[in-house]
Amino acid sequence: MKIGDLARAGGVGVETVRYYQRRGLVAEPPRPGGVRRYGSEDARRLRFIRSAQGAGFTLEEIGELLALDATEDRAKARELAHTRIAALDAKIAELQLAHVALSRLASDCADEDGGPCPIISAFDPNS
Amino acid sequence: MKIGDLARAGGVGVETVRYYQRRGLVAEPPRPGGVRRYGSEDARRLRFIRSAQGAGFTLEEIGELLALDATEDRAKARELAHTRIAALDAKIAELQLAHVALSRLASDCADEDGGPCPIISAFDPNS
DNA sequence: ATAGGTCCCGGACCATGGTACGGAATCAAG
DNA sequence: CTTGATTCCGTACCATGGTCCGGGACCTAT
Repeated sequence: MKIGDLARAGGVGVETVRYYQRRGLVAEPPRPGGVRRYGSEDARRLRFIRSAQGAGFTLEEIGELLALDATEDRAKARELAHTRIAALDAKIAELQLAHVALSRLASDCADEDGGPCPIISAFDPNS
Repeated sequence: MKIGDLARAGGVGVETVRYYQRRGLVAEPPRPGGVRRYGSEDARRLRFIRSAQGAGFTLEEIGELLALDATEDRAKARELAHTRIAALDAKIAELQLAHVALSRLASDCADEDGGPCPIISAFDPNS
């Protein structure tokens, strides 16, 4: 696989792969003849990066995670996982609140009569 | 209220208030004697901005929402709400997946024996 | 053998959402 | 009435996560 193929396989752009390489998130692959050649492990790694980003990890944290993946430091791995699970729970709760607020907005704002929708109030916990 | 009081009331920094003002998210208040004077409506507005950010709205979208709050365009308001509710549902689902992945990582990585934790695999849907 | 598509590289640029800086004016308390 | 906090302003800077640019090299099919 060349860089373009890898990018497609990982669902990112070529420039992004190069960027990750600069950041050290993807190992420099062998370059027979000057051109980088990747294996399917690399595509898996890219997909992991995308998932982890979705989980709210920053690229820096993802770097740690990837480094950790090769070590035996189970305690550290669990710690990162637990920390992020807590953050995830908090974020999910926040989004659910927002969901409630928006649902309320949508229903308070049925197309019946005129007048402005109470957008700000819809988010106001004191109301 | 002066700007510093407002910032405290809204849970942001003074510079942030000024920034929002430049962005047009907060109206320019009267300035008797050259100093901005705010009312409690402004604090409410700041809190709204924070909530809406938590809901995943960008500052630009929040600007639209605030503009909308004063108009009678109920259809548009509902549309924005529904669009964001869908995005919220998608994001919540994503975070829940991540939660599962991380929980799995934490449990696969109990402190029993040595060896690296399967961090990348924990996120891999094919495994 | 020539054109198109990829690849290489470093460095510049972008959007978002702020945060900091510096110097002047003003205000509130001791 | 001085001292310290706060305000004013514009502009510059920051972090994150990319994205694009230009110019040269290379590969492959027509």
